[in-house]
Amino acid sequence: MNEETGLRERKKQRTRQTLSETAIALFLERGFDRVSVAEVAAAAEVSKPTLFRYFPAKEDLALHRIADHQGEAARVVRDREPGTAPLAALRAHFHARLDARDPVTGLCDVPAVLAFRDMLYSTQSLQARLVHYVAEDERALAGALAEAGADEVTARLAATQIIAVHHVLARDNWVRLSAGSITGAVLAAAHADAERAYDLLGAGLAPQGL
Amino acid sequence: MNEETGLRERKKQRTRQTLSETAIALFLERGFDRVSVAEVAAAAEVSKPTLFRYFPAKEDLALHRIADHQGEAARVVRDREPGTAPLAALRAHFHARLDARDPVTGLCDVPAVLAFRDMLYSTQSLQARLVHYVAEDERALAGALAEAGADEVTARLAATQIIAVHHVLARDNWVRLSAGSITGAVLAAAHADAERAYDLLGAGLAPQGL
DNA sequence: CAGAAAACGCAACCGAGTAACAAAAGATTC
DNA sequence: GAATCTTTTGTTACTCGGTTGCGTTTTCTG
Repeated sequence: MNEETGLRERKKQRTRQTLSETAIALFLERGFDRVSVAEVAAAAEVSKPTLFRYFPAKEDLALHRIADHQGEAARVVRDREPGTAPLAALRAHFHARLDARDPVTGLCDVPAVLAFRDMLYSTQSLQARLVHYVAEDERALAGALAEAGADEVTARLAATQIIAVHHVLARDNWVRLSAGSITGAVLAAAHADAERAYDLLGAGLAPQGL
Repeated sequence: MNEETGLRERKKQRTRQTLSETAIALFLERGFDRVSVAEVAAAAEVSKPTLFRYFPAKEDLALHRIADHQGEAARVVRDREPGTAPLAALRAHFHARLDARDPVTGLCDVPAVLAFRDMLYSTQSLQARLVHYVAEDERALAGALAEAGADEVTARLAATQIIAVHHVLARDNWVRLSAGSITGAVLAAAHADAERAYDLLGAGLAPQGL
């Protein structure tokens, strides 16, 4: 049960990191589909089977970063101040991440992050693989909402809606940034959309005439 | 602009159908991953390149049926009775499809349909490919909602929520059927969940204490 | 230091998907 | 109805993602 194991574990961590970093560098440089795993393996100085011992699929070389943020929504709900509604906590958190230009909100104009986003949205196989990560996120959030008192069906429905909405917001923000850097207007629009989205989630579609 | 073209077109239709049918039969019999496209091509008596001229990917051999239902939600919204809210039309339509045991609702215990559903949910690559079809569905619905008077952002957010909810409902119904055939209780539960889901969509998460 | 266990490289392999080119079959024109 | 043009097809061969088997190296354990 020791966390700090020896040399072997450190080497594995390093190999993993090297692999992912060189892969992403190559992907951003030439495009995901125009880089073969053999090239990545060669550039990272490991064999092809070894690469696949670290990452189950080519897509995971690029996506495993996303996994770091997995379960974030669930965590926000679980760690909210007592007396706060889950949705209120999520709303506040999203606005805060927006102000922090967190990449998960799509509102981050650091060139490398932006390029990564471009790749993500323009590569079919990455989109496809992303589904797996999203599903995990939904399940975690549904669990947290159930703990918060919602019955099971409601929790699953709500979790799905919330996660889906987050992705729409992130994508819209990315579209905004594709046309230029972050300005006051962009930031304001992002916040406004988030407000609208959370109003929709909280009060439903009916008040909108839908 | 003539719809009824000659022999060539008919042959193409037939080849396409044969291909898809023999493929699905093999998939249901032995599992999607344990059938190679070469086998499908051989069974349908065409060459492998020809197979791929008809279906861009192996997954589409199984999924192109789903494509027939594509844009259904958008259609329901567009064809609704004047004076009806989009959400009300969708709710009524979903209940109707439930009563009709439409496969899209997940509530269909015809063995072949059930087996197809099993395959769909247990095969990663099919799930991944499905994303593409779902995205198209969302865009279509968003368009219809925008026509119905919603502003663009709201339309996209609402469309995403609605489509996502449909999938949760369908999956839950499939889970119910995996444990047995359709009974009165199952049907009632399916309707109840649909009610709950549309209440959530219409009135939001706040009234649920979320 | 010896031996177990883990990680690695190599080579060969499978299956999905594509390219090139030639052969066949349907459509078209006279 | 033959000649021709166009579309579709089969064959072969290839690329690339991913896996397997096996022998070798490296690290951990005592």
